[in-house]
Amino acid sequence: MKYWLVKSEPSSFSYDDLANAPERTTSWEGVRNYAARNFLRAMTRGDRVFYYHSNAEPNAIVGIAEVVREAYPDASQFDRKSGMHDPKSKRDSPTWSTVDLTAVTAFPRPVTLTELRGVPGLEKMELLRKGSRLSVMPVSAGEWRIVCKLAGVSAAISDAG
DNA sequence: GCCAACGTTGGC
DNA sequence: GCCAACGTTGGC
Repeated sequence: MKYWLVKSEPSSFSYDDLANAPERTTSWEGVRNYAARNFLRAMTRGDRVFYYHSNAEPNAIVGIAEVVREAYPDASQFDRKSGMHDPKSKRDSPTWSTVDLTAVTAFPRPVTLTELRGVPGLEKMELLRKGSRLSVMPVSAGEWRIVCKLAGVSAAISDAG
């Protein structure tokens, strides 16, 4: 199992929105950055994902999601009416991919960005890198464990398949 | 609202 | 291929 982190502005799609979605699941459409897309494509079923609220009050990791469907073409790239339409993308070789994510558990206690800074073991966490703008990024097993502990989530829940 | 850090675009 | 201009992200 691999670990990841996705960002979302709660005003756009919050963790609660995911938890309240049909089957607690949504297609993670709209990623339009090549590095982030490549991470989406590297996800496999069962991978665990931190859900981070950006441009939020407070900015924080607020819960855990799981990859329930591996990368497939993002339909919004072909939708002219969508703000995410990409006229350069070809039907027979789509540029952008999406995965399906399902809500696993909200953190008992969200872990804020401020709090994460300075936690031993998280020095190399991509989320904390100055100027980091990736909306999908890998998380190491060590980082995963540390953040779950801060959040008050047991390993049995955070890693259960 | 400001601005640093990026990624992308397009002129050359 | 270079790089300046531009648009976006996202913390503060």
